[in-house]
Amino acid sequence: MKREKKAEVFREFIVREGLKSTRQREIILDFFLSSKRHMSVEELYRKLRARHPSIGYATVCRTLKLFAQSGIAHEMRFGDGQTRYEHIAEGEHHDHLVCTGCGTIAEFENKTIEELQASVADSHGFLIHSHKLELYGLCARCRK
Amino acid sequence: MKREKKAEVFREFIVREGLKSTRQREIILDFFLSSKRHMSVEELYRKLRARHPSIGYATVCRTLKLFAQSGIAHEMRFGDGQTRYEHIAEGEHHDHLVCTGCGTIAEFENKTIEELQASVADSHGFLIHSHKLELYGLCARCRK
DNA sequence: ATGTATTTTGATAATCATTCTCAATTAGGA
DNA sequence: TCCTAATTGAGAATGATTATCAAAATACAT
Ligand SMILES: [Mn+2]
Ligand SMILES: [Mn+2]
Ligand SMILES: [Zn+2]
Ligand SMILES: [Zn+2]
Repeated sequence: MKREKKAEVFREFIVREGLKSTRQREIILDFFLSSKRHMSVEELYRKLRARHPSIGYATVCRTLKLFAQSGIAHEMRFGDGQTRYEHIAEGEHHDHLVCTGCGTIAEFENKTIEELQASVADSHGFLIHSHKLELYGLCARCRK
Repeated sequence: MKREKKAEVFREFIVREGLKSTRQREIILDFFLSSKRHMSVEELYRKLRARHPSIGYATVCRTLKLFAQSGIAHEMRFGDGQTRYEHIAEGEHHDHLVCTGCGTIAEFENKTIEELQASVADSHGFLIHSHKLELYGLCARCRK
């Protein structure tokens, strides 16, 4: 039921912000929530176009940005020039292992690292708003 | 003397790779090694242009990339659309605190975080080649 | 249900940092 | 010095994203 929850959060955001519910936004929301994680804009656009050829690229870009603003998605860049999005629930967080061989992206959580980050920030008088931790290298399959 | 050491490492790289030592490369090297850290290509280009108006932007881009290849520099992107470079000595490493208020970039090292990253990678059978850890937020000055 | 003001859409143009192209220049070994 | 390959600078190209804008759709009041 996580999926319908995210859809609901987005719909509430639309109302709260005085935006409008449109056929395109609902379609993109549906595709996005059922897509694999870390999809690029281009990938999602191609997937959509197969069933909804009339939806424009700009609308996909704009809508994904709205997803991020509403809190149901994270925007990320892994250095390949593509902007990627993943849907995520409130409070969830994880970091990424990015395989430079095959492009596979694995996820991990490490509470201790997060705590150490916080203590580093404290010692600098710095107030953390967000962070990015990415490990680049070869996945188990690619290293052989 | 760290500076002359880096210059020497780059010159050896040039020879080893069969490249040529040029007036432009020496000038850019000199400016780069004496510039503040985390300079964007644009910033370095403007600094250079004041004294050497004939050096082209493309040459600056190409030369900074060579610095990174030779190991005397790191290329980095903090999400503002600019590619930045910092000169760094062999074996050195640090991560960054990026102030979203004033753009200030602070540096830190944390051996424990690095070790935990390695153990995360191990547990995934992943071979780390590089990593990126950036903390975004407000610096001590901007948070007041 | 109908009208109306406002938002949204899709096609296309614009953006913008970076990279590419290529003729002219330069470096450096023979 | 000569020769060849590398380098340079100017401008074009790139490519993902964003802006523009007329047409379409939505939300709400009548
Ligand atoms: Mn993820
Ligand atoms: Mn640094
Ligand atoms: Zn892989
Ligand atoms: Zn600041």
